[in-house]
Amino acid sequence: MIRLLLADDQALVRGALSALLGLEPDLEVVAEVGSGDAVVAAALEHRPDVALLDVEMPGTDGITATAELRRAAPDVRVLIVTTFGRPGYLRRALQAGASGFVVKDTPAAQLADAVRRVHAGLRVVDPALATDSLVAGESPLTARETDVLRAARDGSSVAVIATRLFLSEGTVRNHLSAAIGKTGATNRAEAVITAEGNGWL
Amino acid sequence: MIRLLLADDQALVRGALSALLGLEPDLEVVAEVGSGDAVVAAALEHRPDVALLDVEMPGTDGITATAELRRAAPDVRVLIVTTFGRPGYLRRALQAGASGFVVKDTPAAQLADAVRRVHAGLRVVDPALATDSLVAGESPLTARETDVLRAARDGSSVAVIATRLFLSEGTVRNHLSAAIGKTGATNRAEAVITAEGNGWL
DNA sequence: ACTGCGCCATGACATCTGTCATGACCAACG
DNA sequence: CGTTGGTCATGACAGATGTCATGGCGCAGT
Repeated sequence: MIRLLLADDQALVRGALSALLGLEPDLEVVAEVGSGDAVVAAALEHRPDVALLDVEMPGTDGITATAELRRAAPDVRVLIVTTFGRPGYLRRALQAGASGFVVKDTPAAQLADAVRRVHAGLRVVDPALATDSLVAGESPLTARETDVLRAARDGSSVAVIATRLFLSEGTVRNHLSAAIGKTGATNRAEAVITAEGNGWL
Repeated sequence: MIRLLLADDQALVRGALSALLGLEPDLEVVAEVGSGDAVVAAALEHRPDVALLDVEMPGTDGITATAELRRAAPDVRVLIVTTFGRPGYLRRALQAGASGFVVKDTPAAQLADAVRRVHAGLRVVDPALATDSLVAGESPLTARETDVLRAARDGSSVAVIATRLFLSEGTVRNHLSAAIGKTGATNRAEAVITAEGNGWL
């Protein structure tokens, strides 16, 4: 019996995945949580063999939850199950210690297999996504550029970003300009979009 | 036996929902499709009693699929199952003829009940979302303002939007200015965000 | 010790944006 | 028929944005 932990913020999806995996004779869902913060505690309590984590979650996201879980319970293997196949997500997930990475539009029949492979100690990665990740490479943005671009996501003006990050307006404009250049954008909004698409934010 | 049709672009979610609903003795999934375009054809072929449609789908979205389905097969009731509880989505879905509207973070146990209620001819609507919809009201944007704002979503400059919509730059700026005013934003990016959040785009 | 690089800042410049006034055309409505 | 409102356009203006040159500071690596 492979014991599973499910983490997804959407209760309906969580329950549905539970039903899907529960149909397999050798799989057993022993815990379900709705946020990344609850992952470690639930894992310590229910001792799953494999944890299926979503990336987009309120509070702690799936990737940092992966890192925390690896530290707190190294014997639990992590399979990331996410909506967005962003190159940066894959890279960061593997660096955080995930054993597998599955996108939510893979056929349902393959999920159980992915779980079994991960449990057996293998790596499971969508090959198309893996090449994307190689092409896109690591984030070219420096820490500060990332901060500033992240602060610009909600459409804030330079002045607002500056006060929020305790910077001068000129500095914010410089960082933004650098980010725009590095992302190949012509524009703050474009830069945000491509950086998000690559999982750099 | 209530016959069901599932439409969701994410295969994993689709399969998982199928597994979840298949556990109920009185429910039976007779068709699954991955895009809005395929909904009507599948409905005509498999004659479901209730169709569960996602809103965000490639090609035809769930709301227009609802309208098409109501016309092609009026006896099929529609239950919208979506990630985003945007007020405008609810309003437009009901106007298109949907019988129910469920957000994906409702508990999994309630989905089967929602299906049964819809099948019985009742309306199913998240009460919190319903009040939100009343508060937010209908979109204040005119058709053209919506077009321009939609074209601005990807961070395009005024010049690009103008050529794409065959307008002069001044006109684009006027429409954008009007949209910014109506959305209470100070900014093009902010206007896009609030309009999207309300389901106006 | 020197160099490179990230970070912060300033100032200047060209361009882009958002706003406003104004006017024309057309459709809908009373 | 006059009014209202949406659409398109122009021109002008202030303010925001993006770029660039320049300089100081601190922290690596050679």
